[in-house]
Amino acid sequence: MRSGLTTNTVILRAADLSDELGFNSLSISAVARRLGVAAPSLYSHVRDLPALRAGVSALALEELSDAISTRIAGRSGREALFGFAEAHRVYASRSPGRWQSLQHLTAGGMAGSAAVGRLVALTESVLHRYALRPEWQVHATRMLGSFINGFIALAGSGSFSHRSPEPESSWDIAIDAMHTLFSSWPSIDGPDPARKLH
Amino acid sequence: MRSGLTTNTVILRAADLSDELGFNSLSISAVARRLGVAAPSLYSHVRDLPALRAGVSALALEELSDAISTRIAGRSGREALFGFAEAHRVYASRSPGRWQSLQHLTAGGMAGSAAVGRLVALTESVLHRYALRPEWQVHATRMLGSFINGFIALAGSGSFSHRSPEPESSWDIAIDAMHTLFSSWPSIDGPDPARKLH
DNA sequence: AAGACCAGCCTATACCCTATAGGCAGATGC
DNA sequence: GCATCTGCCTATAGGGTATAGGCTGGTCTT
Repeated sequence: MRSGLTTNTVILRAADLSDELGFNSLSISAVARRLGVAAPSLYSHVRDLPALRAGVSALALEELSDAISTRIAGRSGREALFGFAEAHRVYASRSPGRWQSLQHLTAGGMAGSAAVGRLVALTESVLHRYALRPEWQVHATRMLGSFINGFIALAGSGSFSHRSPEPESSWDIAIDAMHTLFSSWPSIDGPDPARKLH
Repeated sequence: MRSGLTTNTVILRAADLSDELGFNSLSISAVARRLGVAAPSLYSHVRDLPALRAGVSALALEELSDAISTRIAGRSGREALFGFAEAHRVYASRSPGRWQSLQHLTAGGMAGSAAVGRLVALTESVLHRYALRPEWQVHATRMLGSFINGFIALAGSGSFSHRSPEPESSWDIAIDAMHTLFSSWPSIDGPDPARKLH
């Protein structure tokens, strides 16, 4: 037992490195250099590069869910919606490599995992106040998730740069618009306007 | 002059290969094998791997714009909006590698290019009928673009799989919702409800 | 205490990819 | 015919991935 590496340590350092270099530049050899060991030494802790990357994705998913959980605690309706969205954006901004790793999540990889289930549950809690019918809750989930992911990707690639107004306001307006939409979508109890005030 | 390779041929074949293997697996050596030449031979036609990839992105952008142009021809308002969005989705489905290459476009890379300008113009023509104030047109552009890109990415990664209702209906509902939104957003002539009927 | 075993590190290495250097051969221009 | 150019080639350096086998320190058993 020399430097005391563990699988978790390797993955955590890999995640940190991906934030610095970009997820696509993450490599076994770069992590090994960072840890001051020879590259083959890492195979005692991770099976191969894809497994290392999957480890970073799993870590990112957990961290994101924690961030969301914190941001939406004690909130509902519009406030929860904004908190939910903002948690993504802040996470992507602070941990770009980790965020990128989430784009590589596939249904086959982690579909049945507790971590994905947790994120789904958080999304449902955010939409809970809208009391949408099940199929409409799915539509809302997909629309919200698509917007968030797409906005962050496009903003990150500079597509919104150098153009007025600031992307921040577009973000707010879009989320507010979705809040309005979800508030008016078919709810569990039917079209009760009074109930739909949030 | 032997096999008659040209830069365009190399890029086109690279694009085809990226659709088969995924954009991230595109390599100089894979393209060389496909073309039946030695890898170093390709450097007569492209400067390096990043340049090859940029070539694929430029081609994809052109093809997508063509597809959009075709899909929205003779349409306006709601029809144009659906056609615009559908063109993206069909393109991403038929040419997954090419579509992925577009995720690597950055402002620094092609911001000033005619091709990006063309896509911006197409987006504007789609939104033209809504007669939005300039800053609101930007918000609409960003919301629409974010949703489209995000939806395609999430659907592609399997996030919407194995869950009712079909993603197709979520797509339709979201675009229809945005149509409704844009129809009610501040327009150039102010809040004229009669004008806002599409 | 000594020996066996194990885990985690190491070096060596095969294979693959990227990109550069220099050579060769065919086509073109004078 | 000769010189030049272009587009291909081989050779190769350097970097990354992953496997094989060796070494060493720590732990367990006798």
